[in-house]
Amino acid sequence: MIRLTVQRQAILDLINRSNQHWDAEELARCLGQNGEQLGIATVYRGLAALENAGLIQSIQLADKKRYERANKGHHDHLVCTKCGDIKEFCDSEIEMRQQQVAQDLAFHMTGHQLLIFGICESCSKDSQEDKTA
Amino acid sequence: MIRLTVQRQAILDLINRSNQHWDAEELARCLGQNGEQLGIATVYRGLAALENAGLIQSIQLADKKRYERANKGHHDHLVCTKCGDIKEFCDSEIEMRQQQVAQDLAFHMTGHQLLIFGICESCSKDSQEDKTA
DNA sequence: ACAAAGAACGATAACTATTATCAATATCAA
DNA sequence: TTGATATTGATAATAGTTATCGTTCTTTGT
Repeated sequence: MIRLTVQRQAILDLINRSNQHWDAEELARCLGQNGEQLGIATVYRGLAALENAGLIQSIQLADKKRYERANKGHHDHLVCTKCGDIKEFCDSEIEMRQQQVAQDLAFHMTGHQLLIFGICESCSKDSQEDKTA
Repeated sequence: MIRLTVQRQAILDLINRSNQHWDAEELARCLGQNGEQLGIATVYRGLAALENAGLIQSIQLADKKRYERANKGHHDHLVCTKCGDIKEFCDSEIEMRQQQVAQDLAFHMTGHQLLIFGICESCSKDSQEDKTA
């Protein structure tokens, strides 16, 4: 049985209270600053357990896994390759087409991950300024 | 300037001759068996160089990066979580909606990666057999 | 053809994210 | 309370990948 210990409660609270996409290291650091210092292994295990329980969700980026609140429902992500910022979106058209594609290929779909890479609005502005400066 | 050395030629040939999604380790092993033994660092660098040159392409899975021929054009992937098999598909509807989503969010899209996870046809059959056996 | 400049090679050390180990501790259920 | 079980935290280990560095090609200008 999965236990919701004080350590896991702390992890869950922090994630739920924020809108970020945390990696384990960042999260541990932030908890440490709040006086809730946990071992890094505990953080990794806690994140895995919470995700398993459906209390948080994650996206797997090239380098590391990032966790976020689960109470926002399903969505996909836009990842800015300049500043690392992550935006969210959900498009029902895309969701439906995926189901269709899987069905057409006799594939029993259990999940998906769509990442759109590019430059976010504020980074685009920054680079324009660079040119005019 | 990027050089197409014998080592890189060997990597490129192997990838072009096959339809697989290779990881660096597998590729090095296979080349070794063909009498083309290269240092693992050379393989990694070669793959990166070839991808940079647009001669091969890659997908980033959770654990490792996998490379494939580039002469098939853009497509996305269905990944079987049981046997690891990777199928390909391309859906113009999805491609278009992505552009739209990015535009709506003032995001300058430069690329994307869509992975659909699930159980492939032959693995589904296998597990049915298991039940009836 | 020759020498200097620039790439690439290969062995291996280093790095990063993550998981495994294990003794100590905390929690639950009867 | 007690025993069974889960979790913790320190740390070792693992996996994939990149960095280092001396050596070995290539290329290019003369």
